[in-house]
Amino acid sequence: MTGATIPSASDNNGEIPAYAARLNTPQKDAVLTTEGPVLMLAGAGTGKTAALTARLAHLVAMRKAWPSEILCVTFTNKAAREMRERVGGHIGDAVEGMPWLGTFHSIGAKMLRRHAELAGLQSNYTIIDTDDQLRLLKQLIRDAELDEKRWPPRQLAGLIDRWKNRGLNPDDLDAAENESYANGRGQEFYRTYQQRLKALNACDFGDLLLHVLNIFRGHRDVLEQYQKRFKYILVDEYQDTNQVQYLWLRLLAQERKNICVVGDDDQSIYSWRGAEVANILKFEKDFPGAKVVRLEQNYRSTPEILAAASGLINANSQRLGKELWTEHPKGDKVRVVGVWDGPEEARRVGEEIERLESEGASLDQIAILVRAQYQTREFEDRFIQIGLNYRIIGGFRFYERAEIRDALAYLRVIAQPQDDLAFERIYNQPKRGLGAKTLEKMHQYARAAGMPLAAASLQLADSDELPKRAGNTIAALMRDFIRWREMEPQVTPAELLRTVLDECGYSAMLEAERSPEAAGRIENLSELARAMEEYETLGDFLEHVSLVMDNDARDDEEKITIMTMHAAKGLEFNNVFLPGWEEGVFPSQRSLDEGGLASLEEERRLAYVAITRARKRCTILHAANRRIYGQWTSSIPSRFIEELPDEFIDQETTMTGGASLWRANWSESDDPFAHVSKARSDTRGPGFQRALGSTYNTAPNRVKESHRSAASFAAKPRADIALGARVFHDKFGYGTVMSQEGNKLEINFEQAGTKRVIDSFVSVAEG
DNA sequence: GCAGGGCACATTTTT
DNA sequence: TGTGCCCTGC
Repeated sequence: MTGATIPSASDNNGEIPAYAARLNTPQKDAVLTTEGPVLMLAGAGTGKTAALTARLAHLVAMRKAWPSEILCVTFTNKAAREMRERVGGHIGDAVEGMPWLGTFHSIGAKMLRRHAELAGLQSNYTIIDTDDQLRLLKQLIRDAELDEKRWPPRQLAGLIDRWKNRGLNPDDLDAAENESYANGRGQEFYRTYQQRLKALNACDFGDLLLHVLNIFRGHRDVLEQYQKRFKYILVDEYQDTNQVQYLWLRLLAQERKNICVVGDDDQSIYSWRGAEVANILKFEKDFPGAKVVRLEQNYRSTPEILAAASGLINANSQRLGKELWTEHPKGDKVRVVGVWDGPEEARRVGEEIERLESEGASLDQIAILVRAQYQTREFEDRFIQIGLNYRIIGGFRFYERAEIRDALAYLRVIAQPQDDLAFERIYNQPKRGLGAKTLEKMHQYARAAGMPLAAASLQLADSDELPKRAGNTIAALMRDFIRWREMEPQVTPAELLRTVLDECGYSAMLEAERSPEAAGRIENLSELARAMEEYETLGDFLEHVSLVMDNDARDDEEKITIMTMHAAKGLEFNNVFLPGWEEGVFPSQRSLDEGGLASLEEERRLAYVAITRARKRCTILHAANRRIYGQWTSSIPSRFIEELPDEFIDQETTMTGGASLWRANWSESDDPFAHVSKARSDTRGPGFQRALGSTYNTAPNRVKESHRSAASFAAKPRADIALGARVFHDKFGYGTVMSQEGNKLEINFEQAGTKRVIDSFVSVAEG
């Protein structure tokens, strides 16, 4: 029925169809090679989305497949939305007939709804989020009378997540995996958790993919049905796929092998959450005869920015290899600015931004990209002070707010009375005078009778098990729920929500509070109701809320964007500021301590992603001193700064007066020529020289071993600590100093093993 | 049931 | 240094 609106390539007499008109040669190649496996290696800013959407349009225009026969997966809702919009631009309303364009999770959820019974669920199953997941795990751990401190629920959640990401069911765990939690009880907890979820008719995010994979593996007929349906498969950001996603795709693509994956191994920055670069590296092996297309012409950045980024990423091993180039005219070099400390860094960036603004730059085109969220603080403080508009991306999402979650919990209980987690959340919210003892009773009874909490409490209320008052309260609440449930099919979801909030006393509770926060909450709840207007059924809405609803609060005011480098992937700005390029901050201490070379390389890819966000200007900053966890720490420039090719960067330091102070931090004497002998003994590298400015320009050539030396031209070592000294560290306990490089110590801790720490964090142990 | 003090802790984040 | 969580005391 949508067929009539699909444009056909043959309609315009062999002319190049509009969707392909502006593509370059490799892009065209990727678009026109419809049959067989295709690997599109698309560097940053090389127009990969353009190619991907054109390919989709082409498949439809050439009548290779109906829109409903194409599977197109992305990672984020944002990417899916953008794809849908752009494909819509090519093929018009036919895009409405693309039910299989979406995120891995939303497509998984859709498949699981169709075959829920094969996973032991009902099709109206609830999707629980991390918060619910933690609460559930906490219960299990308490039930097992395990020490929550020693075996934190978070850790278990992380493990289960990782197992699911790898496609492992409880039965698939080997002994080592099982050992990784509570002395060999990992498997037991995982299994119990899955059973509890089933009883709740719920699943977590990981299950959306794992259940479907299990169904594909166990039911050939179902798998074949999808293999037959999907004539073409397109996958965005393939370097971010994890094991389950990989297995899932491989099963689906096995029959026709018309799979086109797009990605950039250099932009793989999510291995810590299960992504496996290996997937993209081995694509050609998985699909022999795959056509490999490289998109290397960059349409975003200046040659200098590209050269700096390429030079940096060249330090990584294990690359598929791409060389970005551009036709853009020369621009400014990448600037590297050394400052005295964190506050100065923020001041400096503020000044630069004011200057850009006075030159007519839009604040929307300015971004500050940081390694970790805590770094945003310094900028926030500064910008408030000088009155610069900014927005911080990340942090709380709309639907993570307590009032939204409460409201959703009411709706969840109405939609799916087995949802104990939701029931527990609101049985005493707003306060009804029901406490822990009542809950305990309900749990006891529910468990004994093998029924959900809501049903159990209904029966309990009818008995004398509870104090009269509590019994009456519960009975009243349950009568409300029964009424709302009967009402549900007859009213819109939004109306239902408004009724529930009024009748349960939630609105009244907020109104009584009369605080600005409460007013905000009321506003949020009416926004929630407004957002619900477009959904026809409660079930639809609940699925969207857990999978799709994100809040990119778009506002009209021009603002500087402050966010993490991770969050910036896929975005671009004319002016990019990259503060905090210091050892320990970026690359982060954690990645240096654990994870070895692989995680250092991931940090380097992150640096690459960060630099390539810039269209016109990129400014990297590093401070000599920074307060970390309240402690002033002297820091050395990031090794990534040294790895930038000299020709494309401009060095600058603001420490004309401060340099001597700074030097005092690391130099053993105030002798201005001390550096000569030091440099010879390789205790300082060129990056450090550069950071100081040209005064100490003794060795501008790059040192090959910079990786190693970067850590060693550190601050002055502490005089009171010697090799073999017994020291105490707040976090790691007692240990013996094994080696000392500047202010960095390698310590063999009695409990924690060998760690590298900064000497200001340890004290000399007595005796 | 709530307020307040003590205490451990401290990347990146999507779905 | 700051926060979020747990426990305790009213």
